[in-house]
Amino acid sequence: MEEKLTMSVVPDLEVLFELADLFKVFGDSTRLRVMYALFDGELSVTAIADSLGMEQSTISHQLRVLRQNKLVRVRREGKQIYYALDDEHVEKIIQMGLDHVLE
Amino acid sequence: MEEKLTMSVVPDLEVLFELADLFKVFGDSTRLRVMYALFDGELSVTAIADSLGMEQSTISHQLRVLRQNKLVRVRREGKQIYYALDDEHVEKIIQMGLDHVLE
DNA sequence: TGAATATATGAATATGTGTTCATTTGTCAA
DNA sequence: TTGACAAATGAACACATATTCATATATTCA
Repeated sequence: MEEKLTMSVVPDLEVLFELADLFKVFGDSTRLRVMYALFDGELSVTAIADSLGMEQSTISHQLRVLRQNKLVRVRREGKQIYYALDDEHVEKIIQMGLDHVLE
Repeated sequence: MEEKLTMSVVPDLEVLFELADLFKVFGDSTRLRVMYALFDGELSVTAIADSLGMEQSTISHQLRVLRQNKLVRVRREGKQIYYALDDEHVEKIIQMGLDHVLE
């Protein structure tokens, strides 16, 4: 019942802005592809770029967005930097969206 | 277990574009506010605009986006047009996002 | 130290998008 | 039919953003 309560109460405008910002992160196909790539485990930047057939710079820019929104975590190993999903909600949010799209 | 399967399979690029488009809809605070306003039931365009303190035109433009993405349904009654949420997933998607934002 | 590799970053550009203003369309009642 | 009200629409503008290119930073190894 607690959950119902948090739903019906309209959050502060500030929280709504944060919420919109979060969904903006999911609202880009490149970032979605990156997140999907990370479903199976951590990957280096080059590995992600290669698997998507996109430029390293493009991926790096988008990884920064994911980082800033605390959706991925980073780990350095030698020259490479490995990214991994860092939020239990990511898959759930994407799945909810898919449920709608595939209705 | 079926659900796990749909998660791990990367959707077609086309589906990913649709998915990104869906999240774009949630990525705007005005549209989020409109959806929140409709949590309690259907409202006319003017009622929504008044409750948010925004212009009728602005709300009308955003309602069109929600309509195009099949997130609201429409019903005419005299001069007024009533909008209501038309998807079971809307509240779930927003709740998942909130869980992350409020962590 | 210097070369090679991996990643990040900044500037520039093109494209997308939210709001406003003015206008149109649709409905009802006199 | 005319006037009043509700909603939708289109053009214009300002602003945000994704990608590319060039370059900087960081790390390893010879």
